[in-house]
Amino acid sequence: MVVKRGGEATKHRILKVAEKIFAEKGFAGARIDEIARAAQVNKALIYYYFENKQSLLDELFRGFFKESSRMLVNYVRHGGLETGPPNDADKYMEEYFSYFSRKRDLLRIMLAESLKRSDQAPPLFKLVDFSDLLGEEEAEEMQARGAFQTEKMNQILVTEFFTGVVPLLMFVLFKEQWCGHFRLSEEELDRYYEKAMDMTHVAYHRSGEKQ
Amino acid sequence: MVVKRGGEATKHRILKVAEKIFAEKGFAGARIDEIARAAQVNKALIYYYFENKQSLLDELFRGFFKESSRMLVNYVRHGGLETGPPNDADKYMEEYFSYFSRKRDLLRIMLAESLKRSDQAPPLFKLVDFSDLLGEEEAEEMQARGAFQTEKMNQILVTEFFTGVVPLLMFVLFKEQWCGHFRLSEEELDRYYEKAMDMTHVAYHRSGEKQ
Amino acid sequence: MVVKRGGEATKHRILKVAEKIFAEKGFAGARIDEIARAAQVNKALIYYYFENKQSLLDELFRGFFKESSRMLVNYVRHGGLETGPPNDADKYMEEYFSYFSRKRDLLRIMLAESLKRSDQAPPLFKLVDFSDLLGEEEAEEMQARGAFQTEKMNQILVTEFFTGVVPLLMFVLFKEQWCGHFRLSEEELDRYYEKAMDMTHVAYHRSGEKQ
Amino acid sequence: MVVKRGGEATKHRILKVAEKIFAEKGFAGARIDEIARAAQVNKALIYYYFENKQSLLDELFRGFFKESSRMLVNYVRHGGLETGPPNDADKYMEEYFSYFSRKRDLLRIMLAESLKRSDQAPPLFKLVDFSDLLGEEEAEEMQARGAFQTEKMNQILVTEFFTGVVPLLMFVLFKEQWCGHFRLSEEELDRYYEKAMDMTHVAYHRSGEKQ
DNA sequence: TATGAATGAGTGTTCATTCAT
DNA sequence: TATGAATGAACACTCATTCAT
Repeated sequence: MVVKRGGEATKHRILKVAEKIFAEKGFAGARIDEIARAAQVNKALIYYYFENKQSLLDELFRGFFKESSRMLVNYVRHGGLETGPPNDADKYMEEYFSYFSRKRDLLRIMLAESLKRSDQAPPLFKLVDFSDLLGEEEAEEMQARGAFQTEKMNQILVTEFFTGVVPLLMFVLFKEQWCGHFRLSEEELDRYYEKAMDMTHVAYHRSGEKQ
Repeated sequence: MVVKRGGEATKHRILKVAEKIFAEKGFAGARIDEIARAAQVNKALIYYYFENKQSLLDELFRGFFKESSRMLVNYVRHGGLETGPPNDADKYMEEYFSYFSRKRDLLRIMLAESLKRSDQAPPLFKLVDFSDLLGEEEAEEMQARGAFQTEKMNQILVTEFFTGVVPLLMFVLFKEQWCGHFRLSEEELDRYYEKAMDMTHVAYHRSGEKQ
Repeated sequence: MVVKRGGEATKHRILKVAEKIFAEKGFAGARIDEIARAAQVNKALIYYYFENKQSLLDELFRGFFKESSRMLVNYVRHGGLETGPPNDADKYMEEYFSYFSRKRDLLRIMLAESLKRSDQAPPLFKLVDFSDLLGEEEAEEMQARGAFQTEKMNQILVTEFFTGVVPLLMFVLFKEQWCGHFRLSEEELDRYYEKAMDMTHVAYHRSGEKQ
Repeated sequence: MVVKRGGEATKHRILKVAEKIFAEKGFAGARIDEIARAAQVNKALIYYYFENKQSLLDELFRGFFKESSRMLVNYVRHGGLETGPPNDADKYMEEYFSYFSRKRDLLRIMLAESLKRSDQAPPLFKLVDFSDLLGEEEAEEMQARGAFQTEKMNQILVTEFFTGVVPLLMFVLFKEQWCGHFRLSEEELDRYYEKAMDMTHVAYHRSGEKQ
């Protein structure tokens, strides 16, 4: 990795630190002062690079969604949401899952922000909402393949989100504390979680393949 | 129901309002001023009844856990966590689930608070952790029955929490916004969610029963 | 004068101090901190009584215009803007003028604020604009008397404002500094100013009476 | 007119822009950032040409007073402040007045700055104070002519300033807003103002000539 | 000459909490 | 029990000014 210098590096450092502190304290609880101190920059410099506290968070989200959307699209393109014979969507799903683990901090903020009631859709929904991600042609083509029958698609989205994404999300977020509280090693917990998913969500996928 | 008068009623009103506002804005985002205004009491009066902002939240949690623990214990006592032949745990689970729906606001706060990293266990874990709820004798007796083999119990806890409780929790919290974003009626979404759970978590319970 | 106690007295003290400091430093140059210190109150208390810095100024203006409007209406009611035979408008004008001298600080702010370009009418214009001050009936009655022929009235307003009010305003505001700079006593300057007005604006009024 | 290039042109552009923005927002309200943006130069470059914010204003004033003093001296030299038989001071006065109209922005700042209490004489006074403008010889010669009898001169200065300069100044500054507020065209207002001055200040000059 | 980056000292405003009655 | 008034400690954000290149 090339060490960035000058302005870009500084901006990047601020973003990194903000990600961590937002995750620790929540958005409202995080202090610009603390972010500045931790990033070893003058407080005012944060306002040189970002319009305000909120836009710091926005830029973090923007970066995350750019990546995650790319992965989601790949997954969907390769039949990830379609039942039927096995396909190579799995490796894209794995990529997606591994990204989750690395972006734990951001996910923590995202869930916290999603919990705040607002008129907008919770950022979290973007994790499964690919409707505005596909190009028009492609969407039409998939539609033609019958991949998008609304009824079916809605069922799939709900199932994927609440029994697939959500458990993973929460597992990633609370893994460490669960280990501490219930006196388990990470490996043990991983094993339990994998088995739990295998007996529920994955089993459902398996049964779908056979149909 | 006895109509509370004077002090008790006021205190109760404050708690009710606080529950709603904490849920809407999060703990850090909620303002004592706003709670006072909404509860139509003087701001200082809140400090007459509660030591400080935090203890307001604590008291809300205390009340919630008193109820939820009672339900959880009933559920466990009637074999809710044990695989094997069907038992009457189901009706206790239903009670538990219905309680979730009614206490949506509090659950929202609890999840939000659980997301904050701290040395203590996330309040959320109490939803499945009954270890300090059963009396000694009872625990021993269940242990004798083999209900508590650590290995098995850990697997059960993980499975119940991440594939049963967590999806329900998130469904309750995001139901409304999901309907709005994906243009579904509540009834439709309920149906999708029930089917999703039936195909995953409930299917797993069914298969367990047969063993 | 009764010494006010408790809240009202404090609010009044803040207003008094703000009037002085705004006059000295201008609105943008005045510091809430300084106002708080000078009024011997906690800075936050200012925000208990006033929504923000601007509304502090607004309330000062509101009080001034309430008084000055009353005087202006009296003046107009007694024929102050109408040429013709002498009337008893003079004593109302004097009251108005004396009020100016006492409210020097506020006028200073008002002129300063009027200089800032904005889409609204400069506050200063309210010193002569009585259009929204008279009741409907009264306005009609004066109209009937021919006091409000637009052409004539516009000429009168312009003359009164630019050759009557404006010189007085500026005299009040710069009196002290003129004395210092040109080495005059206040009495001397008063005499020069009175003579200047007598030879110009007052002479015009006199000539009008004779017509 | 020689087209300025490079540095000089840039400096000039900064001054032009600063004049406008100071006039709009006042000195304290004006932002260096905004001036830089409007002048399309880097903020730091302003500090290359000017020591600080204040000196930007000072340089603007310096330029203005250089011009206005020249005109004032011409006016005085040709008998502008002396009563008696008509002289050719009028055309110098007209030049002076026309300069006012063109320099409206600067006058706005100057009045605003004059309103701030300070130990120095308000910049505004320089508009009539020619005491340090005339050479020693010349002053003596005029003194000999009796043009400078203190008593008389003071009366003249006060009269000229408060009933001549001040109305003009305020007319220039508030013309536009008066038109907007009282629904007049500029031509109409010009006519009213001219008549107002004719009936007051100019009438006084006329009467003086006859003496 | 010119600029992007950086900074110290504010500046208005907020908020949990307390006090006097 | 209840309240209006008061406060200290932040807090997000700003701004004139400087630095390195």
